[in-house]
Amino acid sequence: MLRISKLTDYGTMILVYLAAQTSEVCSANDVANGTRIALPTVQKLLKVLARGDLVRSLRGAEGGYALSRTPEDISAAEIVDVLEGPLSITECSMTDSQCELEDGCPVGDAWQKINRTIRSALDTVTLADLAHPPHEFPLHDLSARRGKPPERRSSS
Amino acid sequence: MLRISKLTDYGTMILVYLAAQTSEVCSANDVANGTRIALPTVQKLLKVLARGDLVRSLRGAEGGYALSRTPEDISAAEIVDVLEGPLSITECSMTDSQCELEDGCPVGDAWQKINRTIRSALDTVTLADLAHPPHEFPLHDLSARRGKPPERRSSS
DNA sequence: GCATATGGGACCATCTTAGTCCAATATGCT
DNA sequence: AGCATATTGGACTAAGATGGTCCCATATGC
Repeated sequence: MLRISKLTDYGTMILVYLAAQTSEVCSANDVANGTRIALPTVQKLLKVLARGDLVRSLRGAEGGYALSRTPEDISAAEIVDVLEGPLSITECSMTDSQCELEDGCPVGDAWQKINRTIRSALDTVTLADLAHPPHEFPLHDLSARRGKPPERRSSS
Repeated sequence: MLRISKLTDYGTMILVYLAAQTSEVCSANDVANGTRIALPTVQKLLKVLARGDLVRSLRGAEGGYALSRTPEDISAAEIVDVLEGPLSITECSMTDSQCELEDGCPVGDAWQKINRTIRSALDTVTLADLAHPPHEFPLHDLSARRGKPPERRSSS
């Protein structure tokens, strides 16, 4: 149904990774190794995350990235915002011009409401929640999944 | 942030339109005129909606479409499902195969949870809610919006 | 049988996405 | 100072999804 781009997914993984490495700063390389995401992609994502104030960056030798806040202080909503851009759930609702479909669009507000609902849902989830093991969530079972053959992307 | 395709938006408009024309069946042409959406697009959407059991169709002359149920019995979640496909919020969470990133992806479950949260939010909204004016919603406050002039949104 | 409608595609232009790479800048270390 | 290491910002491209149109077969009413 609703879609989140793969980049957002990766970005989240990166944040989760950083959340685990608390104190130290990690270079993009470290992160790439740790997450098994292609380095260039990691670099790109890290930049985005830095601009979005989710991670701090230290330039130069011995530089790297670290979370700008504690995992508890980073919400899923922020993550999505930063990685996905401040896109709204519908398009016409972004511009203040009417939907180009005259005024026969009573839907906008509805999706708007839905949007807000979703947003508040995302607000309740923090990076800390995303980071730590599943045995916290009262969700499904997700039983069958464990180590699998390394199969990563990198289309070169 | 989260995105719903324009088609889904249009599809919703169509449903809202049909919800207003209760008893009668409307031809795709009627709908196109009523909603000001291009006819071919309306036809396409109507087909999708028919396959998704959200509307009933009557073939032949004098044929057309009508809601298959009352607006109260159609949830936003269904609408999104039908129009957007049963896509999940993340990609890897759909297949039970591991994320191709070995087992270092504790994130999937988290997004999964988020997905469920969003879904249940969408379940609470019916087409009837979407159809009629805003002054009905028992959700948040969304107070500051009433008969609104050309001001569709103020991003969040 | 003819006009009107839907059913189920195929089809294409275009926008977005995912991913890579490069030149510039900043910092630590010798 | 000078070199190696890292981030910064951007350009760039290939692939895929999206939005939108059109065509032909089928079904129904008059």
